[in-house]
Order: sequence, then structure tokens, then C-alpha cells
Amino acid sequence: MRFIDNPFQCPVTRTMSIIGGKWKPIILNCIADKTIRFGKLNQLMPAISNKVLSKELKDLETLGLIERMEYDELPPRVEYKLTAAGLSLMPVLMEVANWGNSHFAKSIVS
Amino acid sequence: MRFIDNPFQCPVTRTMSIIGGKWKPIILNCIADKTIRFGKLNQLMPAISNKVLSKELKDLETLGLIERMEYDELPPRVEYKLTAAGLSLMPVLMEVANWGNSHFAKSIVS
DNA sequence: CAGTATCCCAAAGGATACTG
DNA sequence: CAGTATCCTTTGGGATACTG
Repeated sequence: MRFIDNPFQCPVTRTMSIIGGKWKPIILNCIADKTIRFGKLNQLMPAISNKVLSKELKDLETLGLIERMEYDELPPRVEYKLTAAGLSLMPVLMEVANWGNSHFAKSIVS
Repeated sequence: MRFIDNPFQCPVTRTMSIIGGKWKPIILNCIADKTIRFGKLNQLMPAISNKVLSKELKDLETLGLIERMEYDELPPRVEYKLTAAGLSLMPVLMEVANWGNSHFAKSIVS
């Protein structure tokens, strides 16, 4: 129980540091089982700023949850997709979503 | 898929706003199936400041995840325990922890 | 098209001292 | 004992303009 001294040794906290941000779960959900381009992601999430989207994608790549594929074309093309690790997160996100739905269903706008 | 415009309509994001903080999952875990006093929690988590602990507890109470019981004694005694909703979160936290353990096991100090 | 660069703001969290 | 009050630093995120 050492994480009581240092929360970042707690597996929950470490996972949260990955998916706990405002946009990361949504980005993962937008990628899902597709390969998708930067611009398409931006279009799916009009409220995210350019800077934040690119930073989040970098984070996710560094964590090994998504793969970035750059094609040598003009205009440039970059595609993202989930890695096996990224895919393995999806069921966890579903559990989290299920809890959110069953306990705060009133405020949902679908 | 409206949450793409407003992440707080996303059930994952809403759940994260509850358990995504630095301390809330740890607090819930420290309470677990016990009733526990403020001072005891502070002692279990020496790294959390007084102010933050009391704020987090208030948040969790407002959310209906814990119950606060105040006894009219001197010195004062206050005890906290999980509500049914709070308990229902524990399996979700376990899933999250399991993922964290299986994907980042190297950095764990137990 | 897929980003950077720059500047800015709000919110989270922390340290310390104090109180009914 | 169980908190408040005050002040401060850090972090996350956003707006906008620019570029290879």
C-alpha cells in the first residue's frame, strides 16, 4: 500500500493519469477500430484546439496506445490507429462509461 | 455522440470528473468497507494536505458516494463510510487498477 | 494538411497557520 | 479533533497566428 504515500505508485492513479484528461478517452473512442487522419479527428471534435489535439496524440503515442503513421506525400498525410494496448483499454472505458450511465443517467444528452 | 462537442456529456468524462482527481480513488480505497475518521484518513495518507482532504471528502459526499456522520462529542468525532453508490464504484476501480497493473507493471512498488 | 509557437486563463493542488 | 483561511505554485487547457 505504498501508493498511500505516493499516489503515482497506485495503479488506479497511473491509469487515470493516462485516461483521466479531458480529451484522451474521447480521442481513443474516435479512433476506435479505424485508422484516422489528424484532420478527421479535428473535425470529429471541433471543440478541441489544435495544440491540445496534437499534444494528446503525442502523449498517447509515447504511452504506446496509438500508432502514428506518416506518409511522404504532399499535402502531408498522417494516420493514427490504436495499438493492441490501446485496444485493451476500450473495455475498461466501457466499464467506466457504464457506471457513469447507470449512476448519473439523468444528465445525459445523447 | 454529442459528447464530441461537449466532453462533459460523455459518460466516461463524467465518471472521470468524479474519480479522476489525484486523491479521490485513494480516499475511496482507504475507506473501503470500514467507517473511518478524518484523522485516520489523514494518517493513512500523510502526503495529502488538510485542506485537500476535507475538500475531497465534501465533494464525495455531495456526489453521494460517501456518508458523513458527525457525533456531538468533545473532542469532535466525524466518521465516513461509503454509500451503496460508493461501493458500486469499487469494482470499476478494480478494473482500472487491473489494466494499470498489467500494462505498466514494471514501475509498481508494492 | 498537419502540425508549432506564443501567450493567456482557470482550476487543481500544496504549505502553513489558525480555530470552535 | 476536524476542520478553515490564506496564499502560492503548478498544471491543463484554450485562442490565435503562423509554417514546411
